[in-house]
Amino acid sequence: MPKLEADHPKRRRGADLENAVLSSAWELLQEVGYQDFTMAEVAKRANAAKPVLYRRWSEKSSLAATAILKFGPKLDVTIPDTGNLRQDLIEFFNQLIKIFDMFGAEKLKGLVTDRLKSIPMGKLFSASNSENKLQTAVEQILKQAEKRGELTVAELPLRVLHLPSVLFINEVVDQEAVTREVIAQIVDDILVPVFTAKK
Amino acid sequence: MPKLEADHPKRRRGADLENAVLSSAWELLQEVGYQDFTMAEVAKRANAAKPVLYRRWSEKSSLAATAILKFGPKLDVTIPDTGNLRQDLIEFFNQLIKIFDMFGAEKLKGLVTDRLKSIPMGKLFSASNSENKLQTAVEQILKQAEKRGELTVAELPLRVLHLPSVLFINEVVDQEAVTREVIAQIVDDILVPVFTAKK
DNA sequence: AAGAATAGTATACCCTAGTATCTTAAAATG
DNA sequence: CATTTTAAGATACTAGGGTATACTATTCTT
Repeated sequence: MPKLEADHPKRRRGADLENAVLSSAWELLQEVGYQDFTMAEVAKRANAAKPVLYRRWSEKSSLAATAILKFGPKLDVTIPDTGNLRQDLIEFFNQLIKIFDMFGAEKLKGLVTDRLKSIPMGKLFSASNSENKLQTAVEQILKQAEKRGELTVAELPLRVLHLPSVLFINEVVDQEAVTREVIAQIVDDILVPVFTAKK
Repeated sequence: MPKLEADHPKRRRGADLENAVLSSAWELLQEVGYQDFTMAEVAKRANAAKPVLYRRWSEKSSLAATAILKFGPKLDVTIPDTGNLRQDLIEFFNQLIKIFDMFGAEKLKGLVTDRLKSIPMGKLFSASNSENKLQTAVEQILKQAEKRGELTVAELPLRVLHLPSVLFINEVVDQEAVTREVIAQIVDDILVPVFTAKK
């Protein structure tokens, strides 16, 4: 189908081709959501062959996640510092809602459950190569609270640091909607008690 | 009423057929695990047609879950009462490990993530018709603690009551193994602080 | 520049979840 | 019984994830 002598006289390779695929993937995701997103259609729109996709992404959910991380709403890396642990956590998690608002969480549910087949919950918000932004942000928020004497970070095990991501993902998978009210409840009923627990 | 209990009924129906299918499913699950468990093979072993399976179970994960709930290790419904919230929780959750030990959690991982596509985490341990044993057990354990004055149950929101299931499932999906040590850490670092938090 | 190595293109293929269809046994109804 | 309704049997089919293969354009190496 791709006429080599037309728009693309040359055969695309490497980053060029990769970007073309990701753009097509992003476009299709927005149009039909994850469930109806097919690898064949992405390939077709990118004028690429299916093996090109699979050479870069091991599976459909991985391609979709990469496209969202590249073109979707950026996670704001600025760490809130309101002088209050509760409020910092709420502000930060409200940023995450943006991604799910954009599509409607039901359009992403399948993506999340597919992703869980290959990666742990705590890494769902990580780009494949980079570090987990969400977790490091939580750590910084906690360090701020520590300076104010609200808790002692050194005492928090890894499992506890992962808790915010786990709870967030759980809401997406369960309720298919994460509102500001839900965030506040999670913070009040679970996160603050756990973070500030005395040993 | 015609009583036609022939020795070799030509065509099985209802419960007979259903049990035959579930037995074949259970057998196959033990042999190959969930990933390589196929509907066609179950049908073949049960001498049944695929539509028979789909008339009863909407999807593969549902059939597998039903077979495990029917033939797998029974969840012990006795509620521990050690006089201590922490210990009650630990004892109870150690019972759950049996199911995953039996197969090796990696053989069940796909099942859990598939199930999450259709039901919330809190219901993963429920039989399709019955109530959620796990959650009611947790509630009873908490009521015992309340009698001892360790906490006030009325103040615990639903999300908090679901937390044990959520954390357990998360470990299965993430680490693919839930040991007694992990259970103890979850109880100590998360559950007890949350359950006993003062508002 | 020639040849090797790499990574596209095009296409066919496999596998399995899930569905549709048509025939027919068996049960329910009366 | 005769008739109607239900559900099993057999089988073909669709759709989509993922792989294999044969070939060729581009780039790398010498």
